[in-house]
Amino acid sequence: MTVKKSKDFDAWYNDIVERADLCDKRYPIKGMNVWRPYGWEVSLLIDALIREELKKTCHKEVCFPLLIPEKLFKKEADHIKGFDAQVYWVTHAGDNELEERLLLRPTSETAIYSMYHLWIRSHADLPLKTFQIVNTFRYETKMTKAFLRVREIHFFESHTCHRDFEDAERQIQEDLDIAKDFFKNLCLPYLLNKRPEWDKFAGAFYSIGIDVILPSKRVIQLGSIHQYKENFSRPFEITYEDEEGKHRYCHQTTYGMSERLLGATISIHGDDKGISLPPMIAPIQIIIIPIIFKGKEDRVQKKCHEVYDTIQDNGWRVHLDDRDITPGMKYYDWELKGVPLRVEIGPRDIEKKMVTVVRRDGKKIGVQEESILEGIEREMTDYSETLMKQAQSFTKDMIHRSETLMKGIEGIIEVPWCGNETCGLEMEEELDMKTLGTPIPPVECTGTCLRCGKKATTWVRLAHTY
RNA sequence: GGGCCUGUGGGGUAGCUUGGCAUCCUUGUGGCUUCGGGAGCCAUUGACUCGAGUUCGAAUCUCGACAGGCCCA
Repeated sequence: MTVKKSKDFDAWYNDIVERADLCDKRYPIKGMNVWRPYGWEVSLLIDALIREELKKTCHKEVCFPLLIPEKLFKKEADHIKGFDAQVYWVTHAGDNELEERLLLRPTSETAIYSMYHLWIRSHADLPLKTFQIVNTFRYETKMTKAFLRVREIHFFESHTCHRDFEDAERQIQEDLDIAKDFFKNLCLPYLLNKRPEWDKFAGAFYSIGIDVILPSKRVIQLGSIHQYKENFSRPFEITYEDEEGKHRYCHQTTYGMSERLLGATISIHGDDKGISLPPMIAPIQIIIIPIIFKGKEDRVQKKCHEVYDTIQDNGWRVHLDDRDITPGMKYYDWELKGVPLRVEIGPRDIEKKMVTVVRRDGKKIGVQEESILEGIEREMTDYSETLMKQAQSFTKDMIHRSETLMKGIEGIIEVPWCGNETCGLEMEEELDMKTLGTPIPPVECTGTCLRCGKKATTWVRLAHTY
């Protein structure tokens, strides 16, 4: 690497996303990058993991149109206000101006809820839980960054309808359980924050952010969970008939995460050699490198294919690198691309009936050929745990609980807060940070608000954010 | 929202102040040879972001667009 992650994280990130073949930023539209095959494979693996979680919890996958009529979009007042400036409009078909303008979805609430209005009639239709994995469009005015701030967003969004507030709350608990499983696959620790009133999602009753701190010591929101109450069901008339024949409004929730997951994963686990992919999302989990010497080519190649078959038959994503370049070149290349394990096979290994296993984090282990599957299983698990532990240790160091408004803190500061918006906004200004919100689950706080001196009701977290 | 910097083969660059045949490294391609941490030799493809202006002549100067990066609100 020409740029060191520890020296200049932003430059390292901009460089690595292209060098690791994740994306190509040369496409000539700001904030719209090309997914290259390797990056797209990772993205599809992430999608597959979330799809599995959602299907396990009885969500049904759907796919709604990309275009939304202006009329639908304008039904919920706060929602429009939140997105109006970021909307791409379709105004023409050929040379003819359209009678009604259409917009590229910035998110799909208004599209989906127009149909929920038709789909839901009885309490027996509830809960209704659907999700889709699609692209959305937001005209970002701030600086764009590969995966972290883009104008065409690849995300999953789940939309649920419930008979009452309590059932919607149960859904949010389920969402949190899903996050727990899901983030383990990415070896990422995260924080749950209930967003303050002034920063909740456009149209939400309340919002929960799933936040992660990056090596730049700035926090990025990777996921969001929203409780809508009846805020959308009223304008969209999503009602059901209960057991007594009364018509009631549904309570709704949404849940979403985007390719920011990939951006955060490579940011956190990567190093000066390249990215490091957690095994669950690595397109190639094991790379086999033949060490060929003149006169012994056949033996080595034969052994490599044998080992390849053994590993592949056991369900691993494995690749045999038989390119005509030196082994050293291959090592650098696959380290750059973050492959978790490398298996080297040369004449010396074959003589000893062994293979050499090298982990992406540098550990080198000789493994008997007969126990290769056990060795791979063991090292893969241990490697995942190592990634998680490193990330946890970094995150822990970045959270600072304080009873004073300390300026210049790197990472997240937690201070006592009375819950009043004015105090919150003043603290934001004084620290030059953004409010992440209050911890979930709530943490008891006995101090006094650092602005007004009244009894604090909670801790509040602030940080520099993306 | 406001300001600053940048744009030269696929990637990284020199040249720009002072206008005149575009430099080097890397990559790609074909071949020989080599392979336990970026091998070597030979041959070879490939570029001044776009538009307007000034000029005999623009990569170079001016303006604008687009794109990338940084800073402030």
